[in-house]
This record gives sequence, C-alpha cells and structure tokens, in this order.
Amino acid sequence: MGLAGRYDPLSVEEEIARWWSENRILEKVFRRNEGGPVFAFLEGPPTVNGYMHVGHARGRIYKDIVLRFHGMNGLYVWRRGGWDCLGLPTELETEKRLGIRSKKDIERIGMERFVEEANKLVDYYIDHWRKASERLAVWLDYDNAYQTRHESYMEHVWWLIEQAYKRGDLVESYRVVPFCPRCETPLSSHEVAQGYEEVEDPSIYVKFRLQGSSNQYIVIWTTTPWTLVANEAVAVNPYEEYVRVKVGDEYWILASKLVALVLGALDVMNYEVVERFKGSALVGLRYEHPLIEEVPAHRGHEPPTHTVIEAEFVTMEEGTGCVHIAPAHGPEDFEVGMRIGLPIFNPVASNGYFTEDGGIFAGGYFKDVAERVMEILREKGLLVKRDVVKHNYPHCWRCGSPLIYLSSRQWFLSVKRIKELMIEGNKRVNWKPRWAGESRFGDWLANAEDWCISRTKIWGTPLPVWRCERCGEIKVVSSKRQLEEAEVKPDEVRLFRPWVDRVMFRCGKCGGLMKREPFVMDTWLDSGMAHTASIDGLRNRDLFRKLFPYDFITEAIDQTRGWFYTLLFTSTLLYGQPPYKTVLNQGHVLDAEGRKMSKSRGNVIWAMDIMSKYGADPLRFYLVSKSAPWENMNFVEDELKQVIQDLNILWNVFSFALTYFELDKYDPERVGVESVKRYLRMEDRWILSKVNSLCRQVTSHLKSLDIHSAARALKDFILEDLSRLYVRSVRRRVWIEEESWDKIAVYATLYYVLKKLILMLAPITPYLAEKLYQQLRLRDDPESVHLCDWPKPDEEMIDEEIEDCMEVARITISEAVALRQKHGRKLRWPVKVVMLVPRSARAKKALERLADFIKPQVNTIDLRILEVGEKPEGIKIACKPVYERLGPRLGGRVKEVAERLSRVNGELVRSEIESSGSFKLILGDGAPVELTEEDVSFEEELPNNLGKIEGRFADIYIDFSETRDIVAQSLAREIIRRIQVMRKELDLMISDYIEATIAVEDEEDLELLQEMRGYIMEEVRAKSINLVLGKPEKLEDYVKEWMVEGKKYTVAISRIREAEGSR
RNA sequence: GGGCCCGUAGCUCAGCUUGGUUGGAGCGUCCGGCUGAUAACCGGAAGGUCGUGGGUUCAAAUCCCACCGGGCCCA
Repeated sequence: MGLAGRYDPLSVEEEIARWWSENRILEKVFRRNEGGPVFAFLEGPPTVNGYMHVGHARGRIYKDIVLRFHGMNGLYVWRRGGWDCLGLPTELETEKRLGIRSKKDIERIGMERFVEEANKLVDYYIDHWRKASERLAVWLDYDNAYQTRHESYMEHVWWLIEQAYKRGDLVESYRVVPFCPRCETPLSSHEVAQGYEEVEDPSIYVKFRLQGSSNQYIVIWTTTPWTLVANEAVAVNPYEEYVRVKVGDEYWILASKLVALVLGALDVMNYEVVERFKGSALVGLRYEHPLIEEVPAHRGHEPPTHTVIEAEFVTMEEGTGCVHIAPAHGPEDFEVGMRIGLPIFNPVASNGYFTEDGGIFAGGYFKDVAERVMEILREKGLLVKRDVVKHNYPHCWRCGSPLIYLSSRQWFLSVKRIKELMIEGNKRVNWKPRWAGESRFGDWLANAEDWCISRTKIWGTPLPVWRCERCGEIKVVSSKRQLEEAEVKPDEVRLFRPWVDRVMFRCGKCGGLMKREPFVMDTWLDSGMAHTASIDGLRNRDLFRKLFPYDFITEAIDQTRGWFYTLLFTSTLLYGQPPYKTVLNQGHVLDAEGRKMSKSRGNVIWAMDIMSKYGADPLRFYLVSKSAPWENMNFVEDELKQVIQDLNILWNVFSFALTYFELDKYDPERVGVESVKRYLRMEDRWILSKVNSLCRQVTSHLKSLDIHSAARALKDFILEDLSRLYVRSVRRRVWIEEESWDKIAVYATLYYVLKKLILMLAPITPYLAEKLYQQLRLRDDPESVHLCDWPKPDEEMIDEEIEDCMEVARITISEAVALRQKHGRKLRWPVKVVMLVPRSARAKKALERLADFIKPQVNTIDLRILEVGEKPEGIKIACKPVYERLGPRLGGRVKEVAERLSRVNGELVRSEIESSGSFKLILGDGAPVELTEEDVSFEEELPNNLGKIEGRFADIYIDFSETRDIVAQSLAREIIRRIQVMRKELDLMISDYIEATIAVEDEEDLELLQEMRGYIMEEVRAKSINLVLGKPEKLEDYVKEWMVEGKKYTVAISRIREAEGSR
C-alpha cells in the first residue's frame, strides 16, 4: 500500500476490496464477538425487482453504519440479509417477458413455465442487488440471506395462517374491496394507499324520478357513472335539512345547505324553494331506477331497493346531500346495504367487464360503460349536468390502472383481537424520530382494519386453505409434510402454484374431496413474517429466543403502513408483542428539484452509476451527512464532488503526516503521546482534547441514531480543526531538521489523533478508513480497521478550557489577519507589533496562554497583550461636544467649547466625569460650563502607523511602521517563496540541497539580502547563495525572473548532486 | 378533506429542545492573500421580508394561532 497523489476513491476501493477478500476480512468481522451479547438486526428485504437506486442505498448505508458501530462496541451482530421475492411486481414483469395478456395466455403457456420464468427474474435481480450492496460495502450476510420464495420460509407464512385460524383471526367474508382490473386481483389497504393520484373524472348530476309522479325528482351526484348500473338506493342524512325546489316545471329534492352551490353548478338561474324538511322525512320514498329498461335485473329487486334510506355518513360537503348507493361498489354502500337488506348486486367481474347481470352493458369494460350510461341518461333527460372533476383516486400501485370497488369473497386477518395489543406494544417501541411512532404509526394503529390477504394471482405464497367440495369443511395446512401426506397429490410436491393446487385431501367429516382455495396471499405477509421465517425460527427455536424481539430495524418512512405494520401485526397475532425494539425511519431521496424519483419521470439515479463515477465512500458520506436520516433529501450529483474534496483533505493530512514520519523515522511503537507529555505545546494539547471531545460526541450521536450529526462532527473536525488549524500551525515545527522533542511531540500527537479519527470513520467510509488505517497499523494492532474496537474518549485529555482558549485565539487571529489585509499588508511581511486589548479577564488569560501560538500566525515581530480596557501608547482620546445637546444650551459659544476640548486630554475629561459626574470649563467670557456624560463624546485618535479593529474577544491594534529589519525580512521571505516554487517546479525532494544565485537591481536590496543570507539558505536548503548586482555572469541550471513590489529579481538554482546528510 | 414532517443567502444545510450580544457554514461569483500535505488553505465583498399574517413577551428564526407552499401517510 502507500499514499501517493490525490485521493482517488475508485482506486482505493478497488485495492481495498481485493485486500478484504484476500484476507477474508468479512468472515472475520461476521464472526466477531460470537457467543457474546447479541445485537439483533432484522433486514427489511428489498423487493428484488428493479435495480438499487440511491434512495435504497441510503437505507442500506444506515443499516451498515449502525451494525458496524455495534460490532466495534463488542456485540455479536446478527446481520443476515434477505430478499423479498414474491408478489405483484415480479408477476407483472414475468407476464411482460412472456408476452402474457390474460389468464388464458397463462393457461396456454402453463403455470410451471410461468413460475420458472419468475424464478429466473428473481435470480437476476438478487444478483444485481448483492453486487451493488457489496460494492457499497454494506456488510450483511448475503451467503445466508433469507428469501421469501424458499419453501422453508413459506411454511412460516402458512404456519401463521394456521395459528390465525386456530385463534379465530382468519375470516372469510364478502366484502367490497378495491380491485385492479388489469391485475385482476384485490389490493390491500396499504397497497391502495400507495396509488392515490390526482386525475380527472366525470362529475355528473343525475335526477331520479320519484315513483307515481311525473315531475318530482331526487338529485344525486357521482364521479363513477358505471356504478349506477348497480344502484339500489339513495341515502340521505336524517338530521340535515332538505328542500324541494321548483325548477321550471319540475320539483327537485336536495340538501338545503347545498342548494345554492349545486344549482349554481347546474347553471340554474331561477328556482324557488317550496318546502323544507328533515332528511328523515324523505326516508321510504320510492324512485324509479334510471336504467330500469337497460338492466332488467332491477325489475326483480324488491323493496327496500330503489328507495330513499338514511345514513349518517352522508355529509353536506360535496354532491347534493343525496347519495347514490351501489352496495357492490363501495365499502360504505356495502355496509348500509347489508344493514338494510339490500341485494348486493354486482354486475362487474374482477377484470372490469360487465357480466350478463349488466343487461345491455354486458361485455362492456367499466370505463366504456360509464360513457354509455351518461349517453343513455342524457337521452332520457335524466342527466342534469355533465362536468369534469379533479380529485384523488386510487390506482394500482404497480400498473397504474384506476381501481374499482367490487364485492367478492375474500380472506381476511381480523384485527379485532389484536388491535389493543398492537397499540400497547407500540408504546414500548423506541421510534426514531419519535413522532413517526407516536403520531403517525399510532394513528394508523388506532384506525387499523381487517387485512384482506387473498390475491387471485400466481407468484405468491398460496393460501393454505382447503375446503371440502361437499360439506364445506375447512382445513388449514402449515407444512410441506402435510402436503406429502395428502390423499391426492402430484408426483412433485411443491408449495408453489400450480403444484400445490393439485394436492387434495379427503374430508375428515364427510369423505368428500377437499380442494385448495385458489388464492395466493398478499406479499406483505411474507416479509411481515421475517421475524420468525428469516431464521427458520420454527426449527431454530434457540436462535429465535436469542434474537427476538430484534434490537433494530430501519426502513423508509412509507413502511409505517407497510413492513413496520405487517411485522407488528403478525408478531402480535403470534406472540402478543412487537418484534422490534428500535425503529429508525428514513426519509426519501428526491431528485435535485425535490421531486419523487420514478421510472415514468425518468429521474431515477441508480446507485451503481454513482458508485462507479464517484466511489462508494463519497456516496456513503454524502448520503449520511447531508440530512437527518428521517428527513427527505434532494440528491444533487454535483455535491459529491465536494465530498471528495473534503475527504481529499483528510488524505492530504495523512500524506503530510506520513511524509514526515518517514523522513524522521518516527516510530509510534516506541514513542507515544504519553512519553512526550512534557513537550506538548498548547496546540498539541488542544487537538488532543478536541479529538477526544469528538469521540464523545460521535459515540453519542451514533448511539442515538443521529447519524448525520456524527458525520458532520467528523467532517468539521477534519476540515476546521485538524487541517486548517492544527496542521497549518505545526508545519514549521516539523521542518526543523535536527532531532527535537518539540517535533516528536507533533508526531506523537498526530499519530494519536489520526488513529482515533480513523476508527471513528470506519463505519461511515469503510474503504478509505481501511486504507488509511493500514498506514498507521502497529505490529499488534488488529489486521483490519473493521476488527478494531470503537475508541473510547480519553477523558483526561479533554480540557474544555483549552478548547475555549483556542476558540478565542482562532477568532482573534483571523481578525488580525483581516486587519492586515485592510491595510494592504501581506501576511508574508512581518509587522512591527500586534497589540491585543482583551475584552475580559477570561479573554486575556486565553490570549496569554496562546501567545506563542498566535504570534507566528499573525506574523509579527512583537506581540503584546495589554490589560482589559488599557489603551496602547500613542493613542489619544479626543473629546468632542455633542452639538445636539450643547447647541441649544450654549448657542454660538459651543464653538469655543469644542476648541477648548480639543486641547485637553480626553482621558482627563473622562476620568473627571466618572469621578465627579461632570467636567467644568470656564469660558473666555468667564461663564462656567458644566459638561456631563451626555454632553460629550470620546473618540480614539490613531497615529498613522496604527491600525485597529474591534474584535469579538479583543480589540486589535497593529503597528504597521516599516523598519529596515522588517523590510529585510520581508524581502527575504519573498525570495524564499520564489525559490520554493522553483524547487517544486524542478521536482526536488524535500531533502535535496541546492545552490543559488540571486541578481538584484539596486544596492540597497543587495545589502538587505546579504544580511538575510543565512536565513534564506536555511529555509531553501541551499549550500551556497551567490548575491550579485545587475547581470550575473554565470547562472545555475534553472533561471527565472521575478517581479517583487515593482522590482526585478533574477533567481537561478540548481540541485547539488549528492543530497548529503539526509535528515 | 384529515394526521405527521419540512419551509433560514442563488444552491445545500446548521441554529429552534431551554426566546437574549451584530442569524452561521459549505458550494458558487468577484477581489486580495498564503502555500514543501496544496487541484488544498486564509481574508474580504456581494447575497437574508428567517414561507406569510397575527399573537405572547422588555425581547421571537426560536413559543402559540391561522394561512400559503412542498413531502409522506390516510381518505
């Protein structure tokens, strides 16, 4: 290894990845602390469909950081990977690949072939995810990763169903559920929730004619005209006021509160309210179904169909207050229909096409039927108004089709028994951030409903329910073995469809044949069983007892309703308690403009693309430092360049340290920071204190999952403290050639700081940390940084007072430098004296303690720290009258006062006023004038050579007078600087010696430089310097002309062959 | 429509828990400086209705209320 050139993440990562694999580091890390106390992590399995984008990467990085941290802290980390393999997404992509459009196509191709293809697809994506995860250095155990498609895993889901059945939590029922007509399957509420989109739909007002009347109507409103085919009633709110209004020759009934709004929308200008009554008065009114001729089935529907009924859910917020009820097409409609005894008339199949029941609409797709319905109503004169409305409507989260609500027979997991248990259990979970668990998740649990788990699909865990064809007896199966014992079974028994469908049992009750219910299950049940299934928990009871409940899980915030919920649900059902102790919620990664990343928008940023461009470490550091884990963040690719720059500074610091360690053969084994304690300067003690404070902070941030704070603290330390202040200030100390304890103190300090720092970086930037660690590794150190223990803060080294003092010094230095600049004095030119007037005793103490540190940094020959409130010599306090006050009082004589004051020492006036309350003057005309504090103002008068700036901790005065000595030193430094540049241009080694000739234009410069010759020689490692006036005769190899302050200097240098006396 | 979160410089973010000197940093722009870890670094300039409007208070970016905009979740 070695540290050459600039930080190049790609080559570092390649080298380190190879080294890890050659030395089997992962295995060693995985087996660390085995047998000791456990940190149990449960992997939320990525859906292996599609590639890893930077949002996925973010989540995986958090997992990795937390696990590495606990591993370094002595825990045995349970870090099994996992893949979510089943479900709709894969099923859909498989269909696409096989060119399947309908169920018939599947029959043609054969379900076996379908499953084979789905498996191949899953293999392909798992391969991608594993590679991307490894490249990211997310160290989960992928060799043993669980897969929801493994039969041993699926058996756990079956076991759950069996348990639910035994406890009465498995319910079969007719319900109105949302269907995706494209996927031909019902969706669960959490699937529905993911698919709300704002769309435009028809918004129609329809009048239903009351029976036995020719001009009396009740007006309803709907956005789904096709559901009118299944209309069975109109609901009103019994407690609200309704009106009968006269519109032309007709009488319409609608809600009182909505009259103006509705009739306005209907462009009805003239109407008259002729009657008002409570909604309850309408109940029982019969109306004529508007499609009675087109849908003959309605003729057979007996009362209470086609009547006005009451329902409290009717609101006065939209529509007409008279709500069209189609029990088969709305959950609320269904409930009210069941209560009142309406038929659940459903003329629509799960693919969205109307059945024979639909009369003339039979065979039509629901969307087309909507159009025809509106057309027919218009012809009949019943369509009052057709408009368009923008609203949120649920769509299939996968294929994007608008959902339709249909009544059908489904299987549910009842929430009734476990709801309270879940709510109670949730209170014991540590949610990060807190609101995610308390408010969000808490609200969700409070409103939890029965979970529809059946799906009419193929690529899922089959519902393990068999039903007797003859007597209806139910049998729930929970293992493969039971299948193998079945009376009827295929040659090959597999848990998947279609094999499982061929398994049949003999009914124990009646001897009939039991066939499987043809459903598969909601894929959320699969991952929701991970707490047990991921470790094959039914067979590994000890392991289960050790891990459950898990210490830590983390996923994106949308899983509040997804995995976080399904885990809690199944765990509470089975074990009566939550399966996790701490949940970290992640925000989403949005694109640079803050928009959601989606394939359709084409703005998805793939993790692999970023890693191969910028490297995994920069991506890791970027993602975790930019924002708090639970906050959304915009991914801006350019910002990665900055991260690389920041990490490059760390690289530079190492490269600096290592260069000098090597030059001086510094041996950290022999000389540690303990043995140079006596030689530590203030800045050494400061950085030692700082790195330990940092350690304290980073440790606590990582413990509390404030990962962003940890990363930012590390970054600030590297940039602000280590690079900008410490390294910059110790450079001169390490240039000293001879052995000195002062220099060794720097090395020992640097070694200590870098080592500690790099351990803290290990979880965040694992590649870079490893690379740098190898440069510092001692003989007895662990072979990898990832096998090291997490550093503990050395409390004895933490000295908050020094940290405070340095803060004072740091700010004062930068203020002084600013003052120099204001006066146009380059930092390279020394100034005569810098005077600091502290604002407080504390500041004074700080400045005094750090005087030796401050002095070279402000480049002054003399540094003086004065008393608080003291004025530097030569500064006069001028006293002036306050004209606004004295003018009115003294009139023209104020001029004389001003003149007199200008001649006295202002300091005298001030002390006089302070002691006696006023300063008295006798004017020329003998009139006494008494001046109080408000009558005068004081001003400092600085001599020309002085500059001043009012600083935060001290006022700073700089004497800019140029002495001959200063000019000489300045000139020398200008020349030195030029020679250094030339050395560098010649690519000389730091240890190389040179000889030089310097030609100057005038005699004075020659003299000055002659005086500084020794100093220059030392600084540029010259064995000889030849100073000449005018044109030199002979020149060395490399010649350059320089302009300094308007004068020309010719400098020539050459390397002396044998670099003698290496350091 | 409801719940939760967010809104601070052109961009990305601190600061808000516990109200109190002139509200900070990085990036970008311009000017100057420094430099044997230097594609680094330092200083200065420009750039802020702290989303808007109220309220509490001697004092509000910070606490309270309403509204606006964005995100997530629910309907």
